[in-house]
Amino acid sequence: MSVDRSPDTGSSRSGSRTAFGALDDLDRRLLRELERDGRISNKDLAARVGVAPSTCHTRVAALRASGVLRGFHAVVDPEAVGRGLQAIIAVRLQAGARRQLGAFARALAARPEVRDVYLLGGSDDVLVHVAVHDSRALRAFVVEHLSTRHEVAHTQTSLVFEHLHVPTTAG
Amino acid sequence: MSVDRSPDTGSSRSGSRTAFGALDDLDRRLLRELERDGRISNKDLAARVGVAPSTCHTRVAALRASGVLRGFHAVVDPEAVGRGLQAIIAVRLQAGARRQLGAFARALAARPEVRDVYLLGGSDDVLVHVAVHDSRALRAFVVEHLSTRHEVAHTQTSLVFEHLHVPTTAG
DNA sequence: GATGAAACTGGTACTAG
DNA sequence: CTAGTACCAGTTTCATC
Repeated sequence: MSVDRSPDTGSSRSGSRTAFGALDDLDRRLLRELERDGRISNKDLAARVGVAPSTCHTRVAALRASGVLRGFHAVVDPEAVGRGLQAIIAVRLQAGARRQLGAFARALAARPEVRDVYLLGGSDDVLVHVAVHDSRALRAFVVEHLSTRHEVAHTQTSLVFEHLHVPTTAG
Repeated sequence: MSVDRSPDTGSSRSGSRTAFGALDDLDRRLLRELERDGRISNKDLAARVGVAPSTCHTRVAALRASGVLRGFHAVVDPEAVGRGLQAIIAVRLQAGARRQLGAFARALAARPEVRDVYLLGGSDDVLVHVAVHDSRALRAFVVEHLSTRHEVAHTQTSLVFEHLHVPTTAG
């Protein structure tokens, strides 16, 4: 009895698994529902996709174990926790500092103000999405962690008026 | 008995609610744990923050009702659902088209490829974060929904090599 | 692999402090 | 508001197809 989801290429199966390790229709529907509502009960989820609760449970456990389902997170109103001001900071690194890009990005991601770090190919190297209390905190963040660091060649800060996040990828 | 969380300014309370509608320490700890693990059971959550399950349940329900807790979502590996290529597209609108910015952003967010839409103040008006199957799909998206639209003055597409998302705001 | 029943565990509502 | 209790619903396991 293997813990991992074994890539059952040859077994008889009602679904339509297309490739090695790929997902079938049922998996995709489960993921879509869980992206929409991460706290849906196993019973309701099973009813939505039209399988037995036990089947649903097995599938979700397999998706979790295989790493397709990375986790479940609550979404909190930033304003309510004192982070009503959001900004995107485009960062260009010194040419020689690009080798440390990964460490630089991870250090940023560890900061409580940081919500997203995008490592880019293009004119800018990094995009940092932050949520802070006010403009004073924003300035403090940029100065302390970006513009005064020797790896950083240039920064450009843009205020975020609105952020629309779409939690569904398995469309 | 009011359904909404009534702003109990004067009542005796062991916690330290600071302002009208603000959150106390317990609320913040609950939010932090739920951001970390959105599927933690009420029992375990109560044990983590050190209150009775019934208390924990009441608090979380209140946070939900008040809109502080916006929702719960599963996070899916983009690669597994055939969206292994990510990009950020910076969009500048025509000067006269900025009045339709909201509608433009919502239309983008409705697309299955789109994960985030940031409305910015600065040289660019919108930042679109997309996850697509391959470079062909990326080009198709940019052409169909951005560069050929009359509201759009300019676009600049950058590939995302890595995206670090930090699901915790209530630090 | 999917299913249905059976044991178990946790969620929800009520009551008291 | 917090905590304890009792009831009920959902989860999880297992034998079966």
